[in-house]
Amino acid sequence: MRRAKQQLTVLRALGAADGPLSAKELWRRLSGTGVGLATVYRALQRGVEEGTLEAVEVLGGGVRYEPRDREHHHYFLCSICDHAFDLFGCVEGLESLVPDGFRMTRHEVVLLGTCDACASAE
Amino acid sequence: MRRAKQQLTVLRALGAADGPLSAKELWRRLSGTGVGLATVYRALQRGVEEGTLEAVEVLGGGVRYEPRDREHHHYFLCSICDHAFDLFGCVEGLESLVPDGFRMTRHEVVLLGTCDACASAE
DNA sequence: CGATAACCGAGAATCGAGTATCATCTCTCC
DNA sequence: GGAGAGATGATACTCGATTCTCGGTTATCG
Repeated sequence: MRRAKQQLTVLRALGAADGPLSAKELWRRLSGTGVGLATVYRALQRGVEEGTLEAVEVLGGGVRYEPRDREHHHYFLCSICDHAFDLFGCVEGLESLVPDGFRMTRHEVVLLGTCDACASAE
Repeated sequence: MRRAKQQLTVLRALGAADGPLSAKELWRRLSGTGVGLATVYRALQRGVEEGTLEAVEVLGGGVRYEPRDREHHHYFLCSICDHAFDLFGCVEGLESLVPDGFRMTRHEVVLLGTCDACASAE
């Protein structure tokens, strides 16, 4: 029943976040719980294998993870705290950018700037 | 006069590309010229310092470089050959995605799919 | 309780990208 | 031609991210 207790802690923390988190970022949020970094990686890896998590790449280097059950969205990356926030909504007119002969299957939009907290902390 | 001959070779190859190239990608294109990977990195680093090159991050991991003199554009990343192509043109309506209190200073759009060459090679 | 399997945390090992070093080379200038 | 500065390629090295390993712990089930 209570197998993988620590892994559940990890997944719960990820589910509560307002955007995708990197392994390190997630681990930092769990400091105090005694969860090891290896366990964070294990939980993420398993989540991806089981299909409940998705590994996403936002700019800013590195892979971040988030629950797979969210609808189509994009990200806002704060250049100060380096946190990625989910943005719901999308844009139009992407097809017109695709050159002849190319086949677009997916798109990513990333807005960069300063998040609320960092902007008011300045 | 002919100082940095190899570095010029590197920069010329980069200028002739149809999109930003990573150091490795650029180096591969120069195989046969005897240019070493270190020289490629040196040329890129110097180009960035001098302001003629720009280091850009597209998805697909890693930094790519391209001449700074190109106007605002985005990229198409082929998931087969992993090459990034420049796309000219942009999109509207990004401001509406920005949450209250956030300040957007920049945006990136990446289209993903299959490029012309890879699509017809299938 | 007792055996077994899954988990755990810590630290070692690995991997790739990028950088530093070093022994030549090659211009430039005299 | 000769000296010195800058350039070059190979390679060793560094650094951060991720995975592996191991000894010890914990849950499950009979």
